[in-house]
Amino acid sequence: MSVPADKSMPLRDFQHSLSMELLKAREAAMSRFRPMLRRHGLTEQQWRVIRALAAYQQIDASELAQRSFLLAPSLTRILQFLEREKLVKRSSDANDQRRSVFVLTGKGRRLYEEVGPDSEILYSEIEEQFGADKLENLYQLLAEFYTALSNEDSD
Amino acid sequence: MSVPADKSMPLRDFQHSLSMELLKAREAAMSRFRPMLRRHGLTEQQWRVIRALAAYQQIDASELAQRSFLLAPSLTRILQFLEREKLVKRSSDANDQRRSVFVLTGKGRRLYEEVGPDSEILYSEIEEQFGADKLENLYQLLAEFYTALSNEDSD
DNA sequence: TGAATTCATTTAACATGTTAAGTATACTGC
DNA sequence: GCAGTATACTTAACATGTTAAATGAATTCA
Repeated sequence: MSVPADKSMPLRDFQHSLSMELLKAREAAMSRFRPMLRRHGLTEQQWRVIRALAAYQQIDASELAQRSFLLAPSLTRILQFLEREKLVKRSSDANDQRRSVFVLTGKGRRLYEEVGPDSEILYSEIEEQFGADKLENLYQLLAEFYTALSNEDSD
Repeated sequence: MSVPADKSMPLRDFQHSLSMELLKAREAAMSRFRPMLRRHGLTEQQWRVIRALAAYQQIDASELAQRSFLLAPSLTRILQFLEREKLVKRSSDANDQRRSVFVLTGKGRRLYEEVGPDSEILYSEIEEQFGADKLENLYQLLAEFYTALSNEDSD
């Protein structure tokens, strides 16, 4: 590749840290949500699953994994936990015995309705501190990044 | 197949995904680096530590944790691994017996010099696919986000 | 000085991330 | 039908994330 254009730049630093900058930004946001979720007895990932379940009456594990962006083994464990806590109920798909279908229980839905508003408040604070316009900008850029990199997996 | 729940919009759209969009973007990048690092016998986090060690002659665990953005317990385990593999050598700070100071061994430095170029290649590909200008833009926005949220922890 | 406190690191316990392998069901082509 | 393959999870094994507590060494200050 080409020689770095500007030697005064601190060691081609962005090369070394794109992944870390994404991590840090995420952590900046999540460090606000985690304590709130913890007070409700949930982890970030469990909450992602509950949100996905709240948005769909019936949803199988594969689609749940996609929507909550979890790998199958993690999702298996999380669903086992949520079942133990009686937040989620499992049944099997009559048309395909390989599939499990999940729904929120009454308890699960009540929890969802409890956590939602708390989450809203924190989101509003972030939006206020960073700026709604910039947040939208970031959101757009992230989506483009994801798309650009996902579409060219082959070479 | 999933059945959407009721049409009422309980939570705002971006609320559903800021944290997940950051995660997805990060995953889009890391899914390229992980196989390469794995071929060298390293995880992403171990590589972060090695990079930080390569940049500083002497560095204690606290600063290493900051620079590699790892929590202390994770760093402890990673350093134990790197010591077992003889990639890193530990000594204790003469002025403060609480602190451990770390350096790359010859083996560690050779590994760093092996992995570095492979990492470069993947970064260049990402830069090419997404666009250097946009990447810079994203990088800047992430830094601002992190700063905006970190500076107002109290109110 | 010495008790109390802070600091650096480690350990513990449990949840999740990651890859590989296993299990059971569905599908496909012959 | 049935062998071969693909699909939908699940389990296993190990690494890391997260919080709390423990350990041992510095620091503070009455």
